[in-house]
Amino acid sequence: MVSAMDVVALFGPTGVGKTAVAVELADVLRGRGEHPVAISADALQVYRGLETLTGVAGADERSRLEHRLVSFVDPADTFSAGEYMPLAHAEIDAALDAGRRPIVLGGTGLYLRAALTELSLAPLPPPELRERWQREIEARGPAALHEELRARAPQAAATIEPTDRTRIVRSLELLEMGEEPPRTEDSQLWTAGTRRPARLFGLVRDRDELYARIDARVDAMVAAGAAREVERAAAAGVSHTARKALGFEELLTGDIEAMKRRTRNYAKRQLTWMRKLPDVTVIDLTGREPVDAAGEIAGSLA
RNA sequence: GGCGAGGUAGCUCAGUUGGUAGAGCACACGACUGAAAAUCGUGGUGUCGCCGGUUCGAUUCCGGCCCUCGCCA
Repeated sequence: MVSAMDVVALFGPTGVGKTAVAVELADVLRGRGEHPVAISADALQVYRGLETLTGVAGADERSRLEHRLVSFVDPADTFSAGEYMPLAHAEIDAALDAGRRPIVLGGTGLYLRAALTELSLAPLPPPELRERWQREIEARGPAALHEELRARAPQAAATIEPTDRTRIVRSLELLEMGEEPPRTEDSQLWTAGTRRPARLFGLVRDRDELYARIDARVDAMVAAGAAREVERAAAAGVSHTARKALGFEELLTGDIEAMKRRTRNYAKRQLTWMRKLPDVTVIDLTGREPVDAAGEIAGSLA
């Protein structure tokens, strides 16, 4: 009984209403005598000072459900899945040890898997090494470096497109560090098994409704001063990983339409990721109140 | 009203010396192992403004008409 508590994971595209459902779910669970805690699986909500831009839960939402792994990294610093994974594991374990229900909550597919499983992530390169390969690919083009990769590690090159600069650079720097390029065979990225017993829920909505919500959400972010956040962060210095936040560049140039478009594009990729997740229970929020969905989730937890 | 430019994919445009057409973006689907809100792959878009003429064949040439933009009146 004490050891039988499952981790709950809530995944879904931006704007679908994850936070609202999680907060309602927390109320339901508390009514049963549980003590839920949200553990964010979001690559950009980790940054401090970009809360409006990245859509971190507001103060009243956080008073109803504590959120961990949110707003704790200086935007001038880089952050990545490798740093996230042990933190997420520690948060989940600590919650379970304290008899609390962990709700892994977020839309970053890779981070969700990192939280739930044990990914064998290769080490990070020294910054100079990556910079060197980046200059190299800039100068010689991705096709040439893909050729070089093929010569050194044919099986790795075979799984990487000759146009995929990010993965080409990553593989070459790993080779140079004496590491194997990422393998996919024994991958835990898509395994059904998780590190701790978990129940995974995927939140969806009709596409038109989702896109309309995203547009409205971006407008609300702008109205709430997201541009000021971005300008302040830009002035103070932003790492290349923090700079990737949707709308960061767009708000610096005032291109709201581009920010909406890029956010919609991202939501679609999240949906692709969700479809591939094993053992996901899909909850359709179209035209529904968050409370109903929360009730459905809580009901299925037993 | 006159002159000029233009009407081709949802948008911005390219093109066809006459054999019914193509890029980017959007959109849909997919991949994804320390950048993942990143990076990348695949795909269909279509009365080529309308009517007529020439032609075996017209989106392409010719005529007329309609519409848009600019300049002039």
